[in-house]
Order: sequence, then C-alpha cells, then structure tokens
Amino acid sequence: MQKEKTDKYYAILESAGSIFARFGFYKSTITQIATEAGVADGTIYLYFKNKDDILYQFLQFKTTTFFEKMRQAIDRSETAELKLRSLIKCHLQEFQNDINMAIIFQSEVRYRRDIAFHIKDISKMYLEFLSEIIEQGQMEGALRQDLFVGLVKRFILGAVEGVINTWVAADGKYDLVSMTDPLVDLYLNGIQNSINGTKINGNINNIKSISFPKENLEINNRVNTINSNP
Amino acid sequence: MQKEKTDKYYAILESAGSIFARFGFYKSTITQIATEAGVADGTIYLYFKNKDDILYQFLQFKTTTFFEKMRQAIDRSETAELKLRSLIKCHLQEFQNDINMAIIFQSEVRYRRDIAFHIKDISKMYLEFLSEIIEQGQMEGALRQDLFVGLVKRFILGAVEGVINTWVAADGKYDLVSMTDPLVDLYLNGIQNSINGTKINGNINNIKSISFPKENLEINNRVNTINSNP
DNA sequence: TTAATTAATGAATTGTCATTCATACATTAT
DNA sequence: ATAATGTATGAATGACAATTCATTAATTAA
Repeated sequence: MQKEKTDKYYAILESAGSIFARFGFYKSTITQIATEAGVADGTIYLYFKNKDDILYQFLQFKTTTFFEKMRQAIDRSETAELKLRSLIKCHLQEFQNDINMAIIFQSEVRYRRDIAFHIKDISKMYLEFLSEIIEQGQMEGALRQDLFVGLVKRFILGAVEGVINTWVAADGKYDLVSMTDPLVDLYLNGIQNSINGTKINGNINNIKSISFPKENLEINNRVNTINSNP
Repeated sequence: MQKEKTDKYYAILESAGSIFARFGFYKSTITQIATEAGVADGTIYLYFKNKDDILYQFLQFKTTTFFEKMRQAIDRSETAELKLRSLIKCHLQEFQNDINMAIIFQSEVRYRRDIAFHIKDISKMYLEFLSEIIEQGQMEGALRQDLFVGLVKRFILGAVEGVINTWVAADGKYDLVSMTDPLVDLYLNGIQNSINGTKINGNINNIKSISFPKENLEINNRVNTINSNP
C-alpha cells in the first residue's frame, strides 16, 4: 500500500468520482474506474484498501476542501445576513464547479449511512455553521428572537439541497450560483425580524428569465435496470 | 407469474420495505426478504419479475396511496394557506405512519435514477400540487406576486425533506407532524405578502420544548462496511 | 376418490465482480 | 553492469447472491 498521494492516486480518485456519479456506487466496477484512470485493476489496490475505501477517501478529500472554503467565506463577512449569503453562495459555487461531487453528495452520502459514520457527518459541520450564523443574527437583532434554531437550520439546508437536486437532475445545464440571492431572500423574509423594517426583495423579479427545467427533464438519459424479460 | 395481489404478495412487499429500509437496496438479499415474509426464495419470483421489480412495485403501491391522500387533503381546504398547511401535514403524517416508506423515499429513490424513470417521477406530482397552491395564493392576494414559482416550490419541498431526513436519522424518535405549523410559518413569512398584514407566528415559541436530536445522533447504530483489514 | 391444475419449495446453477498474487517492468543503489 | 527495491500488471480465484427448475404439496374439478 502506497503512502504517497501521487498523481496516480488523484487520477483514480477523480475517475472514481466520475464513475460513481454516472452509475452509482454499487453499479460501478473496479475495472471501470481503473480503465478511466488509465491503470490496471490491481493498481487500485496499491492505493486503496478496497472499493468502499475509494468512496470514503473521495468524500474525505472533497469535504476537507469544501469546508475550508466555507469557513473562509463566512469569516470574510461581517453581519449574519452577509454570512448566510456567503455560505449559500459558496455551497452553490463549489457544487457547480464539481458536478460529480454534487451528485455523489446528494445521492450516495444520504444513502450510505455507514459512510456517514466515517465522515464525521458532513451535514453536522454545515448545521453548526448555520447555528452560529443564526445566533449571531439574533444578537444583532437582524433575525427574529422566536426562532426554533434546530428547525430553521434544517429548513435552510433542506431548501438549498432541494435546489441543488433539481440542478443535478437537469445535468447542470443552468447557472446554479445565480439562485443564491433569490434563495436567501426567501429565507430572510421568513427569518428576518419584520419589525426591523425594509425587506430585501431586491432584484427578485428579473430572475424569472432564467430557464428552470420542467420536472420531467429529471429522468433524462438514465440507464433502466428493470428488465422486462430477465 | 401470479396476476392476483394475494396476501402473500403484500407480505412480500412489506417485508421488502422493511429489509430495504434497514440495509439499503443493494445490501438486501432475496433470502432476507423471503425469510421475513415467511416464504421460500423461489416464491418471490412467482409474484415479482426480479429484485428491481420488488422495489418498483413497492414504490408504485406506496405512491399511489400517498398521492390520493394528498389530493384529498388539498381539496378539503379552501384558501391557499390552508391547502399548503394540509399538504405539509399530510406529507409528514404519512411518512410518520410508515417509516420504512420514508427511509426508502428519502434515500433509495433519489439514488436510483433508473427507478425514477418508471415511477413517473414522484416529485413531479408533488411539485405540481405546489404550483397549483402557490398560483391560487397569488390570485387570492395572500402570496407575493413577485415569486419565482419554480424556485419557491423546490424551496418548500426541499425544506420538508430536510426536516424528514433529520427525523429519519433520529430513527423516528420524536413527533414529526408537530413540525407542520412551525415549518409552514417559516414558509409563509417568506412567501406571504407582508403588506397583507398580520403574520401567523402563532405558537411558534412553545415548539422549543420538543427535543430535536443533536446532529451526532444521526450516525447511531449503523453497520460499518469499511473493513480495516479486508 | 382420483386426476388435473395450480402454488410453493429450496437446492443447484450461473453470472458477476472484488480482490489476490505470480510475474514483469522500472528505478535506484552498489 | 548487476543486484535490490519499489511499482504495476491483469489473469486466476473465490465469494456471494440472483435466478431457475425439478420436485413436492395443496387445491380444485370430474
């Protein structure tokens, strides 16, 4: 087992990302991953313990970078509202930049509860960021005092994920990052202390011009495994 | 292949639901399903084409009932706001009543894009209900005119699913249905036309007494498949 | 009551991969 | 130039599980 993270290591990781995203973890084979990475099947076992370990390391690698960027995005902003906006924007941006990661996070991670155990729970850190922001917002007086934080943070995370799922289902054909402001504005008009006055409805209107896909686009070019005559 | 939907057919379906929910589709075996249903392995093939077909029929069966109830819930209410409340309540209620279905919908369906093709896209009908409600609300003047409906409906669906995922991860230990009003109130304060006056914040405060689980509860009693020494 | 038909069984078959490992190649040290 | 060490290969192995099917049991018809 190689210790170094060589070029080959990363080639295998990225290839695995693309294969897992395309076929799902269980229907992906080592041979597929090896071929796409341009190595022999056996070579994979010089760098990874087994198939599970490939997924595990992929997630580990991606989440590390992901959360570092997220932390920076938050710290760069002052007020809770700006922090929230940065967080969501960063989330959408990173997923847009790496659709394989997006697909794997949205489907594989939720599915594989055993993986979640090893990745010290991806959503946990995210939800902690959100708690932090919401509580700061309440201190500042920008957010309502009567919020049930435990619910609000799931509410926020769930909604971003819903938007990402739609984007993934449409094969990433439109600009995801431009959803940031309309989305945050939807949150705020729920979270924001309305006594506080002026709502930020801003440029919500002109977003209508973005072509959001029809629902039935979601079932495009996928392999059907229900055999009619087995 | 039997045509009739006998007791045995339903026994197998429910058993499959429980096994799939427990181990995930790929790690579930026909033998497990057969044993739990109290039949022989071969018997399953008298009622189902293959393993995929079991999942497919399970979803078909569950969604049919689910959407019938949902349609009724909506039609029973007058205003858009009440319809939305009924929809969400019905959703949470049905999932709470059948946690196996909840688990399979939340993890398996999103994962298996090939299944979505056969189930004419579960979320599609849901999103259509939401469109209908939102547009009615805009007609009534209860909801903002400047809403981007395509985004708003994903926003709503995503947030409910986020709340359900948390509940599932906590093994359904708390009352999910009681999340309805706090959740809808979060939506409304974003969607609701604020010129329209009186916000419905109602009893949002006392919800704090419900013990929402800590994030790290999400990784409880799951089987770990990453073998240290394969 | 016996024959015909239908339903159920579970051991045997079969296909599919993950994983291994004997062999070959490459690189560095002597 | 040769040995020693580290990498890479891909055919062979073995485990596992979905599916089949010859056999048995149950039910219905005559």
